[in-house]
Amino acid sequence: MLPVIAQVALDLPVPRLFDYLAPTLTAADVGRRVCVPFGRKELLGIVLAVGHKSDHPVARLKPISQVLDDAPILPAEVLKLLQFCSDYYHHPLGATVLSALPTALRKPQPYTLKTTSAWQLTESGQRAEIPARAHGQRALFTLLADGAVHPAASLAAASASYRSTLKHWLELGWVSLLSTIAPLNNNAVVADIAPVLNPEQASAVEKISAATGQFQPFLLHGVTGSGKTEVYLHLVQAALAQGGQVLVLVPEINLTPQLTGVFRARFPDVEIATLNSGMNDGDRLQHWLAASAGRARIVLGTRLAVFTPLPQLALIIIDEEHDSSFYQQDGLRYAARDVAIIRAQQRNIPIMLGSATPALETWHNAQTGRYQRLSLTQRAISAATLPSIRLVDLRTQKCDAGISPALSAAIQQRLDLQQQSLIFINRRGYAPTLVCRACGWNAGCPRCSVRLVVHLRDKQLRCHHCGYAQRVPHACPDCGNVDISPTGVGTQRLEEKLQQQFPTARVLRIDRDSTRRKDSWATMQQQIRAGEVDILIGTQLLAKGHDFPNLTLVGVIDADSALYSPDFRASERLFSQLMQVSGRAGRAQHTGEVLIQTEFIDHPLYRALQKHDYIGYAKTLLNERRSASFPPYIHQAVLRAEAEYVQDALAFLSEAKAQASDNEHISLFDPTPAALTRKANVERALLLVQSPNRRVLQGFLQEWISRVYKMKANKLRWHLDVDPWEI
DNA sequence: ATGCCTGCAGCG
DNA sequence: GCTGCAGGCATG
Repeated sequence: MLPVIAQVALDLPVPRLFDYLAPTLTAADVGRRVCVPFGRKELLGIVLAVGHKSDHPVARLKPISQVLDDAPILPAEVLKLLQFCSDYYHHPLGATVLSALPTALRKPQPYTLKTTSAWQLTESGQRAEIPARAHGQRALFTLLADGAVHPAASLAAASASYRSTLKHWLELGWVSLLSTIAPLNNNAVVADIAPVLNPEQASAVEKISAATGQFQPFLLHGVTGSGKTEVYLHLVQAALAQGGQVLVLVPEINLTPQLTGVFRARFPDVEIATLNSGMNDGDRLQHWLAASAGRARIVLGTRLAVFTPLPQLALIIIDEEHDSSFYQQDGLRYAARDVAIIRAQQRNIPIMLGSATPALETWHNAQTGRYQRLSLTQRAISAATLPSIRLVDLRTQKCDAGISPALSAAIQQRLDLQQQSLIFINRRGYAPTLVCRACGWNAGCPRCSVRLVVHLRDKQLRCHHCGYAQRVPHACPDCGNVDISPTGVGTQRLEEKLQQQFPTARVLRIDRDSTRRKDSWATMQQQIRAGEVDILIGTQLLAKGHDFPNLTLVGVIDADSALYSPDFRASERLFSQLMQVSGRAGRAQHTGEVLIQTEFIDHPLYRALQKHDYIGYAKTLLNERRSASFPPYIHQAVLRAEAEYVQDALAFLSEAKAQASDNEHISLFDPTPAALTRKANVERALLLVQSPNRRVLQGFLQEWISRVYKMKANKLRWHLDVDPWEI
């Protein structure tokens, strides 16, 4: 009789599986959680195959120590997707598989679910006699006397010591305890009625619905306010009507109670699972299991939700598909949008990507016909028109603390009209730093190769990359000169300036500092909506998704820095960001105005922006990308190395480069220090590989990386980044 | 990743 | 010769 051997995935940084004796398992146990002995401890593993062969001496195999749960936790379909990710992103299969599980399922033990308990009087309990003086107990008994099932929460009011009383009664056999798994959505909502779609929206819904049951990616290209969400809701409705589950992926910042509320209100009778990294382990598990059991029919989640088992999955929707938060930047480095496409392909279902400013890769796919493009050109609220965009020439306007007279006048005008203004700062490459006018010294992070940012409020210099902080010095540490002052415009300095200029205006600054407290951002949103704020100052956070009806002016302080960026995606991102922030102006009854301060008023980016012309600018950028051989006309991968000294990282990469086999269709560049060389006391370098052919690149990487794994890398960490978002 | 084994510097 | 830490290596 041949021994039964299971191949088990373990969360280890080695690209292979481990075999164990598993006499009780069969092929039906693939995807199951098991505990296995590994070295001197127990690890959690997932069974990936059950057979009779092993590449390891069978006599030295250890048996699985425990088979967990009553059924496999990952279905074959998800395992296949994970296998693809492991191959494509060249990440160890075990680590890839385990990363798809919520943390609560990664522990080598059975899981426990949160339950709500309810109590009921038993037959003998009905006849119980409670001492007359035990008031608390009598009150509790009175509540239970009707013989019905009472949730623990409703009994709490009867007696302060209800818990111990019930426990005692349970021992006496007077009451019985019923535990039920808590439902996901227990808050009542007011149902919302679906509005009538405009012809463009209706046609989009119709086309996507027609693709039910077949793989077809769609790009829903629609300006802010054109009603993409309504299209999503109608598609969800249609998919649910046919008994399907829908996966809706949204950027990190968009997964708010507000969005969840929209879905709950439209589908009040449907269980909705939400999945994002901010949830606690217990809730995550609860929602994940509800989705995986097919009970939760709608799954609203961030990138990590792309791997959730969904037995009835019928449609995938990705909102704001160009958003950078769909890229996982550590561990398994994947692009959730691309993984979702593969998932839709494997499952043969339609997938819809929605955006006002699609990623150029996506746009290119729509141009070549791989994706079907659907456009929404009208703003759904017919009275609202697109904001007018005005460029302020910084070469002719003299600025005070970054604010031009033109912008200043525009703000005053809004104040007079009792409307709101938003001053937007493009934080990338724009923050106040400390400079000595005498010797040129500037405050740098001792651990990273970046300048420290001045935070006047708490008199600190802070590193925005590693979090280092120190007090602002009174004099230059190099030459002793006391004339050291912040340069550039930060949100705090801007806030002070605006407050000086408009003393009666109510100014609110919104950035990571001011929204750090858990619910302060929600509170601020309410304040803004209630009209308790006149001028808003903000960064990225404000650009996204929120609709403030009384906001009619958006001022962009300095956008130009992205135009000098060495990153070839910087202008794509700037355009998309400015389009988004422009969408903040005038969404309700008032027409909005956007003022952009720039030194390059003729730059094609700003010209296109003025015309709200994504299509034209995408064409320009794609032409540039084609002639410069950048993505999407080339496929890239980056080997990154981190060490104490950049030389060691560079040496490792040089050795790796030497290991590569020659291939005429592959370009291997020279190792180079990363743009931000030093970060949190590690120095980083990278090696870029590219090829016009994705398959060729994949074939090359597979062979190359297997050799890199064999290289000795002491005190050095390395990883491969396929289709990097940033180099 | 983590823990164990081996090898050589430092000590007496 | 013994202890201690670094680097190499196996973990099934």
